Amino acid sequence: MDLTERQKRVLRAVVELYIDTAEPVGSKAILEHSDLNVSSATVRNELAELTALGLLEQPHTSAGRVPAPKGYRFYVNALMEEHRLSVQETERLNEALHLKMRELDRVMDEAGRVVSQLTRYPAFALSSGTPRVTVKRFDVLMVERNAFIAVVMTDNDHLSNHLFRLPQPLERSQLQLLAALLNGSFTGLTLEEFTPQLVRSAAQALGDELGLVPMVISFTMEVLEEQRGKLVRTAGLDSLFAHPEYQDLSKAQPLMRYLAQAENVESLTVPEGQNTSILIGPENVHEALKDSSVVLATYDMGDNTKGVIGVVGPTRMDYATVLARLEYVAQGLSHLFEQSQLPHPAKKEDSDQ
Amino acid sequence: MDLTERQKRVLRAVVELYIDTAEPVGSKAILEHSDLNVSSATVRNELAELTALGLLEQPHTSAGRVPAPKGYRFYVNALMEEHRLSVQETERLNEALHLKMRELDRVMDEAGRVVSQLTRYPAFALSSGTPRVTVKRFDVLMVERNAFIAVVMTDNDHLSNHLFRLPQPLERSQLQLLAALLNGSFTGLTLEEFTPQLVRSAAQALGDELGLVPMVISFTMEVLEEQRGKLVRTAGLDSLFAHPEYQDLSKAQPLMRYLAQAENVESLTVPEGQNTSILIGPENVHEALKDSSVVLATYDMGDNTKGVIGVVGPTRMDYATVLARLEYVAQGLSHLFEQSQLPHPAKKEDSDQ
DNA sequence: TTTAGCACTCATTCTTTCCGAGTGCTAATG
DNA sequence: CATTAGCACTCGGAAAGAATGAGTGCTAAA
Repeated sequence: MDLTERQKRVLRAVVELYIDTAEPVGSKAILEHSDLNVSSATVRNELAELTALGLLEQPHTSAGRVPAPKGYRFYVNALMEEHRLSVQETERLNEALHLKMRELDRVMDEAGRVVSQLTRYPAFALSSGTPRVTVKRFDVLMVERNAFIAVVMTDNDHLSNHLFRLPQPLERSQLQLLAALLNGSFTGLTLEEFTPQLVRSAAQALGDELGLVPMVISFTMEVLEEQRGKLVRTAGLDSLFAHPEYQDLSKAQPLMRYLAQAENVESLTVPEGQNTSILIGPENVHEALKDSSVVLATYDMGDNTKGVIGVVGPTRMDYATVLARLEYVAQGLSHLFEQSQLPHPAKKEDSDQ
Repeated sequence: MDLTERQKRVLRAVVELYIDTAEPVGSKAILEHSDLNVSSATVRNELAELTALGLLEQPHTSAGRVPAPKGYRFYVNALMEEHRLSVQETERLNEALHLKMRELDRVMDEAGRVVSQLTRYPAFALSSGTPRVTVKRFDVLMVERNAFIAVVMTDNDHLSNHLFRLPQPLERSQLQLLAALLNGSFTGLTLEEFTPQLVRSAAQALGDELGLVPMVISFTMEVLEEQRGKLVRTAGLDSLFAHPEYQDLSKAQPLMRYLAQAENVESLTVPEGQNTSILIGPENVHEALKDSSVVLATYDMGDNTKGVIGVVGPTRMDYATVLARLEYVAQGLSHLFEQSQLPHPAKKEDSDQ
């Protein structure tokens, strides 16, 4: 699509004014905003042209113009200037991004909250699941005579543990055996490979009259189950109402419903090879998003898996600013995960097991 | 407040009809619903009486009656029959209450979701924080030459762990020393008692040139920080819109905003010595809840701390049903936590450390 | 190619009118 | 004295109508 320079300026003015005011933009307003030295009639002619091209639309015959999805797309691709974060902005971001939490769950919660607060749009954060997780290593710690902790380390370096209390005291040696057995028989297996037979024969090998093996294995299976699922957090649903396009309940409700369903949000992904993605109105697959836009950015979770954070808002969204802030937060998250992988990003050598 | 039998029946009819239809209730409708053998005029007289007592109110002169908060309160205290869960209901509840998650976070997520789905109102779940947590025990596990896991067990029996990677290999004996030192110097301390001096002198005692002590301690402090905070999860915010009283955005928005703030939800507690609590309209402290009602139920988290689950909805809420379902889910949660404390509910003997 | 001028369109807002459910009151009844 | 039939009255809400004005599209002139 090639436009004349003047047409581009008009289009840009329409988009920016509309983003700002949420009201249809008339020829006169354009003249004030852009510094075109032409009359309003000329602008009207251009507007007619742009409308014919499908870049703008008219709510009704005698109203100003509103950007059509195609118009936003053109704007985003070709006209939009990258938003440079101001010093105050980065400061505010840094302050808000006080991520000292450790648990993934809470980190994501916090990230979502920050993004939403910063953009004034509902936000979400999702971690990528690890579909084929296996256990890398088991550890067993004795706590008291009749209680022990099992620590399960999965191959995505996640640690889970559980305290088991027993009806009768236990020998330290028994636990050592248990650990050895678990490490011998159950590491490297995906959830599906945990068969009852396997558990039974392992229990037999241990002479396991207390049922330790099934206990720990059932716990382990829960861990694997949890690890392979994605984690979804949404925040700031209420900020939807700050925007006039969602004043009408019939507009807001489907979107809310959509966002409340984790499965829906899970399906929002950034195309392979990109770090950010903007989906405008009908470019979205899901019906509930057809009148809204989604801006996404990926962050690095270590172990070369990627998580996604994003916001949802009206198509009349301040794409430039949102994108910049989102990227900043994503970067922050990546750093966080990088740090927790501490100094040596060296790959596992498995010297010990 | 003493009412005649007939007044009670009228009041009850008004409340129940209004709960059902969300429309002001007229004298005629009452006659159909309750089996009073009187004329509509008589009912109108009673209505006038009940209105004078402040139990009912009139939206405007020529409309039917609507329960006033006092009316709901009377209904809940004296008139409401306990809702008996039907077989199908319990089945549905059981099915939905598939709580095989382990992490507190997810359990609460799930619980909130279930409650909301079951009641068709927004729901929330909160865990009680442990304000004065201390570490009960440290463990250190060697993973590879240059990586180890620290396991921190707090006195509320929560386990956290973290994988540390190091720039250089480590002796097993060093780690054993580290563990002994940590257990010696840092158990039984609240977060405030972790002073820099303490850390420094401990590091010195270990001859800690790698900075192991500060590393683990900083992690530990995060754990303590996390443990003492409450955890709040909300679910089903969108179900607010299913109810006519929130069709008006100006009604829904403040409530949404309220629920989106974890601090607000945290402050909802059940009075000492009760297991459930119903707060009707203006009985609520917070402004945003003045036109809504809150139903709460506690559940047992083990370690004699209590968590709370609850729902928020219009004052015109089906209190009986909601309460019954909430209690059922709360019970389910209590069981879950009980089980995870496994067979012996025996108290800690700390034979080992 | 641009622009001034002007008739025309159509959402929005404000009034006005109409409707009817439901009341409160009065007077009659057992 | 409690109850009831009857009826005038109230008042919110829906529907219809009128006024407003921003912004357009088109035509004819520069």
